[in-house]
Amino acid sequence: MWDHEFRNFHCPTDHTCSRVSLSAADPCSYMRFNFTDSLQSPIGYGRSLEKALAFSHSSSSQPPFSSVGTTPNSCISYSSIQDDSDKSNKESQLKELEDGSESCKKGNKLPNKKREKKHKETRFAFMTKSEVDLLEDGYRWRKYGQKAVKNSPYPRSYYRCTTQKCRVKKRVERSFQDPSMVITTYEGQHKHPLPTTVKRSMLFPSFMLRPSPPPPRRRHELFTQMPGDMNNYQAAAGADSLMFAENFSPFRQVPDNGLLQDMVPSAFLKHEPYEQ
DNA sequence: CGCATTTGACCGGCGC
DNA sequence: GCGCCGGTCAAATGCG
Repeated sequence: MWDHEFRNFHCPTDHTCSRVSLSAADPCSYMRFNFTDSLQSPIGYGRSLEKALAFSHSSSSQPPFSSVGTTPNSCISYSSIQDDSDKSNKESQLKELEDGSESCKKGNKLPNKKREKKHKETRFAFMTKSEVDLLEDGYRWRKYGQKAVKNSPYPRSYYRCTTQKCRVKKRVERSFQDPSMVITTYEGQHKHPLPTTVKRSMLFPSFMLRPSPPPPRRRHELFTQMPGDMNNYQAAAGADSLMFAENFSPFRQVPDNGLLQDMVPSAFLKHEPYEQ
């Protein structure tokens, strides 16, 4: 599914990086690389990046992600993790996708044997250039934790969707390499409509859907970037170009949802009837 | 008063 | 086994 979903989508930027594609050779390899985690510290970054690069070097002559016409200004960080692969060597990374809110509750400890892997949440990480940490994505979030990020002066915040029974979470942290960049990781899928009180026009990243002219105010700029381009954050951040989602083939705009949905692959956005 | 945020404690996983 | 670390809980606090 993933290679199908992610291949041949265009970089939303106006830069010369026109296309980013995911190799069909082993789409899961990159998908399981937690890009966000890799940014938390030089050490962590090195490790995770190493893993990611290892994937790209080992599986084929073509990296899991390849960008055509990449420039220093090219693309952004954009990564996702999906669940149902059974590659054993990625087992450890799967663990973190398990729902910790239930299995890890105090007093609700279950033996590993009995702790079945209920579901593994999908993840979607991206970077934005923003002055504010918490991006307006149309949903209401409650902060439930904050942790210092190792080797980074910026803490990581943990948010949970306030909608009842919605288990979507997101993590927000600032890149230590480029403090102007905010790394947001969504985990899970919303299965409920957007809160009606939200003003769409104010929300991120609806501007991306407008090819022209640029919106009067840009609160955030969205970047997606390949792991190999991580050193180019600053170059990308310095680029004052708009990102457009119009060429994002895997992205589709969902009426009345928009925002995050506009940029998140459809796989993350199953609009099933909301279970009450 | 109700809801959101803060923050220290706690827990499990993982590496050594 | 131990320590580190990421993630979560929950009481305290803040705010409208």
